[in-house]
Amino acid sequence: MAKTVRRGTGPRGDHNREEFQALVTKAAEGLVRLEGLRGLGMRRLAAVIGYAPNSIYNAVGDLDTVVLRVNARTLERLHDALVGAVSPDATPRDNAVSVADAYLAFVQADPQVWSLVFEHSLAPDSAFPEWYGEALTRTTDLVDRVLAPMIPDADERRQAVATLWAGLHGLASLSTSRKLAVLTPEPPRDLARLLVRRFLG
Amino acid sequence: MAKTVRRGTGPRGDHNREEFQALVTKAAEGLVRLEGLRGLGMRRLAAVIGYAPNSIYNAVGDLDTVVLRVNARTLERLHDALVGAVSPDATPRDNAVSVADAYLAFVQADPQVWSLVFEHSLAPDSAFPEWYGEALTRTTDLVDRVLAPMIPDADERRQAVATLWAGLHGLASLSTSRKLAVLTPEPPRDLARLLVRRFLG
DNA sequence: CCGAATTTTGAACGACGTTCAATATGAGCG
DNA sequence: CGCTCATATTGAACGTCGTTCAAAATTCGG
Repeated sequence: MAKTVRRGTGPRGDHNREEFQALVTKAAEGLVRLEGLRGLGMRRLAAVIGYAPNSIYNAVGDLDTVVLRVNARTLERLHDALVGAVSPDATPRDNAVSVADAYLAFVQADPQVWSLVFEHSLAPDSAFPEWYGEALTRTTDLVDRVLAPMIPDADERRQAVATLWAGLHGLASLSTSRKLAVLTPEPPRDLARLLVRRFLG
Repeated sequence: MAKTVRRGTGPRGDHNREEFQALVTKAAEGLVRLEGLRGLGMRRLAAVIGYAPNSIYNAVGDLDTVVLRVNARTLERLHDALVGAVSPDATPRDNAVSVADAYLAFVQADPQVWSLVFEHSLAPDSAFPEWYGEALTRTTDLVDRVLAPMIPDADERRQAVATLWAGLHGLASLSTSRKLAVLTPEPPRDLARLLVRRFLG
């Protein structure tokens, strides 16, 4: 007698599509938080949420898509953290220093998840995801508004924002990969303050 | 009758150990240059040099070791490129700008291989490879000497070098991953000049 | 010319991302 | 209620990967 094998249990009704996507994204974020990009795998992710890998393919997509979703969330969280750092009463200079501080504090508090945003290099032919540019400019626009009183010319200001942004990214990037401590014992936040203050004259 | 299978051809004598390691390293570098980190695999690397994967394990080590060797070579090449950019007759400021220019030119000429240095994140428990710190400080010492006339205090100078170094790294990193062009159309070299000039006052 | 050390190899192992076809479930409708 | 259709869910399979193992071929010192 052939034992009939159970296959496919059908919809559980526990989640609608959006809830399931959020579940997947948060579980992936947790895996990355604990073990970095290397700790994020399709089969492991599926096991963590108690589903088969195929359910993730059905509702979200492949592993690259999952990573993109985690990164989108990370940029949101970063934006929220930076918004809280500017105060309308402070001078533009102090606000700029404060934003830089908040940036590096965010990175230090969640280094692996932050790193994922930059470790993930998209295929060289595919175009850039639209939401990424939006999320990024939404955050840099914040810096732009902070510097507006100091640098009235828009072109000049855009260049300054991009340069400062890249500089902070460099400090954070070298810091999380422990390549900055080789050069100097100062905590990266001190260097960030130095960068912003010197750059703004 | 059982067909006797040939297994193990023994040493070829074509290469001694060092030559073979160099062969592996250069082949790996070539693969990364064309297709990035994703294009570098053990089996593929072995196929390119015409050996079995096990020969690489025997003479070099696992894939992480191969990557480390490529990165060591990259830092050497970067150092050489920067040395050529300083002239004893120029002012420290001009030399600093020139070094920044050479850095970004190097990155632009070989973006995938340069990126490998930073894409590779070593296991969080293992200590930092010694040669990396040496190769890195050897390069930043060059910047240190350039700035010596401008910033006599050694502590202050070390911080300035680390900050500028990280800033350049950030510009280069965002540039190669196409995340800088989202913010501004200026080529990264212009922003690097802006960074150095503003930072040095 | 023989034995020891080293190089080289094919095969195997386990894990991975992804795809496929089958199946169970829930919703809409008569 | 019963029927149908869309879809959520699954186990199994495929191909590839990094890595390991033991066997075989080669070189070299004595």
